[in-house]
Amino acid sequence: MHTAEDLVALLRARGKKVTSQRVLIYRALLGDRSHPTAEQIHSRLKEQLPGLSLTTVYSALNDLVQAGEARRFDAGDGSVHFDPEMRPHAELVCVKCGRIDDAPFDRAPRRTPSQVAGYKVLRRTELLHGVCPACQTTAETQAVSVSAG
Amino acid sequence: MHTAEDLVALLRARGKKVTSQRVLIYRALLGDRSHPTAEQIHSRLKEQLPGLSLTTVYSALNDLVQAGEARRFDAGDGSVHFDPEMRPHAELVCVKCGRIDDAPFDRAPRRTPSQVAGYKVLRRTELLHGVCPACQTTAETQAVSVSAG
DNA sequence: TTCTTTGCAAATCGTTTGCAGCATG
DNA sequence: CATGCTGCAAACGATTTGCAAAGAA
Repeated sequence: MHTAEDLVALLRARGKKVTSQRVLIYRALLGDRSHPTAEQIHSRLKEQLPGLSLTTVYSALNDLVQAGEARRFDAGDGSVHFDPEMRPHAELVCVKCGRIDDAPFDRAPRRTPSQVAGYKVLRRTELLHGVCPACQTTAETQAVSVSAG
Repeated sequence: MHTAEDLVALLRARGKKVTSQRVLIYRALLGDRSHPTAEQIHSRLKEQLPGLSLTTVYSALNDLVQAGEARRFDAGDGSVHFDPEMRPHAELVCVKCGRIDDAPFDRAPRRTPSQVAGYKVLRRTELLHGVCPACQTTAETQAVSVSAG
């Protein structure tokens, strides 16, 4: 896992300029296991840096993705999320509340074959749609109150 | 795998009306292993039914998805594709040309666990991004001509 | 006849782009 | 000092929605 300092070094190495916005955005993503959207990072950072524009957040995140330091994936409903975890793993997406968790690594699928049906495989994305623990509880509660009421 | 007749029956069962547009759209999707987008189905059907609107295509496809008779997935670049194959399988997405193939079934992961990290798992989507055979050939050809010229 | 669906146009949402001024290297 | 970055606003593309007319039950 990278530190914000690693990413600053990465910026320099790629000939990019190190700006306060980028450092903030990188740090925000690295310290976040919740698979935020660009919008979420933006609104979170706006408190510290009121002038920050959403354009800049997208730009910084896309740079990271292009540098291979973050993933970008669609949760299945059109919402695009970012994830600094680059080790192969599945994402658990709650269909009720939209929450996203990383699946435990021991569930990470066996080695990704480098060749499938003639394709040269570069990367793999695995999404598990389901109901998170909290929403299961809520559903039960509601079911009870419905049958009781 | 369903026939178009199955889907007509399904429509009736769900209290939906059987219109010529829907039948055409359903048939188009069922006879298509290329994971088309709504747009692609629309432009293909417009030849036979010039008045067909994109709205109607979306509506019909969304009905199918809701009925659990088709999948809908994002190829990773924001493009949304439909697939009538409901058996669990991975999709091979070519990052060069956008082509999508189903991974052979023997590669489809064995049992999807019904419970992961407290989540009740409902369905799984597996995307393998890579380079399709045709684009690999093209890339080689280009590499040769570059080094030669 | 009743109720759904269709098709059009407009609205919407998330993301990208063009451009002028500013900050970094 | 040169170039790349930021931030605004406008552009954009894909999907959805509102509504009147047409079609199925």
